Amino acid sequence: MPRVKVRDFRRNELIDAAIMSVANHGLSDTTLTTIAAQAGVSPALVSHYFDGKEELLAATLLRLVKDLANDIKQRVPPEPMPRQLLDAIIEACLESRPLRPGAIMAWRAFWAQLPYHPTLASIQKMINKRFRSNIRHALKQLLPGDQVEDAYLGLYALIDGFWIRQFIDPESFEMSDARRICHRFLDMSIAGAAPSAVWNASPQTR
Amino acid sequence: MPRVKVRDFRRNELIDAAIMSVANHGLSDTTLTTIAAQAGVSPALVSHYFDGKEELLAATLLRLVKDLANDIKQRVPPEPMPRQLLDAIIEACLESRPLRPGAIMAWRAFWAQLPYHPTLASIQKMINKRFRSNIRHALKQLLPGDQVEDAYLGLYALIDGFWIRQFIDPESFEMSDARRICHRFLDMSIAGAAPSAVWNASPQTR
Amino acid sequence: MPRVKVRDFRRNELIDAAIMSVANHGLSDTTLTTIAAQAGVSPALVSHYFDGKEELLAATLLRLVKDLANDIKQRVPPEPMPRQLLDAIIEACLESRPLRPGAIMAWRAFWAQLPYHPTLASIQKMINKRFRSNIRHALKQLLPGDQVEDAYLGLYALIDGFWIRQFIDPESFEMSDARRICHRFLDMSIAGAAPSAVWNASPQTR
Amino acid sequence: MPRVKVRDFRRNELIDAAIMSVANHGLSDTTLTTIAAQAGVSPALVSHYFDGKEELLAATLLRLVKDLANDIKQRVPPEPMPRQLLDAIIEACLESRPLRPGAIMAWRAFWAQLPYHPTLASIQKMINKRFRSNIRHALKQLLPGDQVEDAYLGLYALIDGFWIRQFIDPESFEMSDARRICHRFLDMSIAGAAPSAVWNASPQTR
DNA sequence: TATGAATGAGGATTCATTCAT
DNA sequence: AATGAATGAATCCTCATTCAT
Repeated sequence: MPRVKVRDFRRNELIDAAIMSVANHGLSDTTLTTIAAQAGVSPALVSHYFDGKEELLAATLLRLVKDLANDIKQRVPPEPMPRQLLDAIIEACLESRPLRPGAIMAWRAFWAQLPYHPTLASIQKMINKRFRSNIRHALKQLLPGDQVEDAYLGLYALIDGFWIRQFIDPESFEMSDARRICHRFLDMSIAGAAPSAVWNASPQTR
Repeated sequence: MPRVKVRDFRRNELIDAAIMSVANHGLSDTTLTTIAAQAGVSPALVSHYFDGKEELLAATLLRLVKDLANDIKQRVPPEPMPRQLLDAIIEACLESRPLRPGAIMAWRAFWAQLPYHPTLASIQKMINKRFRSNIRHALKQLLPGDQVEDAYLGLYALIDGFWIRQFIDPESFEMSDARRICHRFLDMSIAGAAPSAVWNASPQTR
Repeated sequence: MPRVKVRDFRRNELIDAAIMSVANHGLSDTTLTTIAAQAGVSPALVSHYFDGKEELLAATLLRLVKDLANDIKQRVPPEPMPRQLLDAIIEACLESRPLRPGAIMAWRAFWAQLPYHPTLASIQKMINKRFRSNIRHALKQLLPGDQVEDAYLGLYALIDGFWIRQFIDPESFEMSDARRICHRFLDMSIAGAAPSAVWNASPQTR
Repeated sequence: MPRVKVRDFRRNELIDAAIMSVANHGLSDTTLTTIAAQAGVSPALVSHYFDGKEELLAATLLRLVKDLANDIKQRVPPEPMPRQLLDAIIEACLESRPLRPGAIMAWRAFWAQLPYHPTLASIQKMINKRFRSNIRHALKQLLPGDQVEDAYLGLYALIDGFWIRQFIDPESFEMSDARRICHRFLDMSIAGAAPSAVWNASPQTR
């Protein structure tokens, strides 16, 4: 039993080190050596605990994904109202401080590599699908069916856009602004769904 | 004169090849060999026309940046109304088919590498700044001062979010949807600026 | 402890291999591959033990320099008479068989590269200076002050000249001849210092 | 006829450039590019006038050799006395300023490469042999037969030694000192040939 | 004649990985 | 369990050389 514990402990250590290394040096400049150095062990040890670099990186991305999923889960009450669920997602995705140092930069680096990496890509696809269905499901309870899709796409894009922006241009805004704008977008979409809304027809007139 | 032409022609060819290679294999797996193969020349030729891989990649990103800038410029009439300018930016950034094949994927790959690459980062910063100021300037003429910032941040995030999504999940939406949602976001923001708007105060009550 | 030993041992092995490679192929045709082949290891190992070719070559020249210094030191008695010191230097520099195979040819090759190589040059300068001061010091005790410089320059040139000649034209003389001529040059210089020497004034009459 | 002239002119230009390049960058760092740059032409031209780098370098060394031979020839009177010949050789080999800028450094660089280069080596052997025979011949007329060899070897070594020293340590002596010491060595050797010389027996007693 | 275009061979170096300890 | 030793593959790059103009 302790054997397993030691093994898991080491693997976790190495995953943490991988996140930091990817965050600090980028994915292309992350080598077993940089990861091992970050963890304070020898490079050979990495190959000992993971079946190669590939597996370690896959485990690392998986950790990032699960962290986010956990964060959202913790923010949602047991039986959430639709709007509560959406708000929790917004708050989790755009929280001011990431749970794990380096997580955001690491996310960024991985994300660019996904299309060339079936294993990593499928991990990402998985979570994506769940997000999508959660958001859509909640919106369906708040909006007429023909407006769900636009609201869903818009909200998702806003979250992604702010999420990206925080490392392109972190000083250009506050995450609290981002969250407020997302919440308001929901407000507007829902309010706009009211039949009397003046602006509802305007886009076409542009 | 033809000498210069040949040189420029080859350099352009190699930049095109670099875009395709980065798009197809990702940035970490783009080597002088993959670029040369894409261009149908020998790897040594790349070093002959560019002062190393660095310079080629910098030139490649610069090309991507300039292409976008040109695309926007062409869509904007000589003396645009504020709203025309914003619409042109939306259309250019979220057009259905990119001007250059591979451009978007290449951009994605570069973007992840920017934080570790001062040269590339500064290229990106440059265009970013111009975008920002153009969008803000137009919004100032359409909205009360205290609402400009949120509209700007929201629009920018939406564009980025859709832009990213097109390669995460291209089959999940149409770019025409994306453009429509962005335009409508502008509509909503402008309409919301009208004093009578019902939903204007709601976010704070959340 | 054994760890350090292995490392030092390998480094020494590689330095030996470098000497042989430089001796056999010349400095320009000595590559990591030739050195590794000489040592019977893979080229990558060289980069593993030395921080690049530069460092290995510097270490190699340093070894050559130290070997010579040690050789001289061993030939000099604890408290040498001036003449004993000079004789020991002559014997060490012009001994019939070099301590280390290839040392002489390697030295030759390095020497031509020195002017373009500040690091190597400084190593060589170091030993040069010590030689000079040792020889001069001994001569001062054997000769009137105004004759020290010529004797020093002449002896030094003779040693260098024979040293070089042994690889330009090794079959044209015996090292024992070289040593004898050097010793005799000293004899002549000292004897010439005696006031009664007949030939002492002759140079000017030439 | 002018064709030939142009060809020879270009070849000479390139040889001069090669000497300068070798002198400035060393032999290992002399490439067709550095030579061409020195001559102000394109690298391809070098291959046009010489059958490859090899031939150019051989021609370059040959030029150096011939220059020295010419210099000596010019210093020797039509029907020289033995001592005149020896003095002319000393003066030519150890003149204060080389005829051609860069010649000495180029010599030095080539010389280290000779053992690995049959073509160059044979050029050098040729001149060496002539030197040897000239010096020996002259000494035979000045010394008893059993002393010729030592005087020859000593003189030759002195010249070589000073010649080398001028680029190891040029500031440590004047070439005029070198010449004086060589001349005096001849004086001493000749004077020492007198039967009564005191120091004649001393070397053996050492 | 002279040049830029183009390439193949080879060099130093880095890296993931395996092995023996 | 953990590490240094060792290597083969691959990368960027340089260079001599050939070719077409």
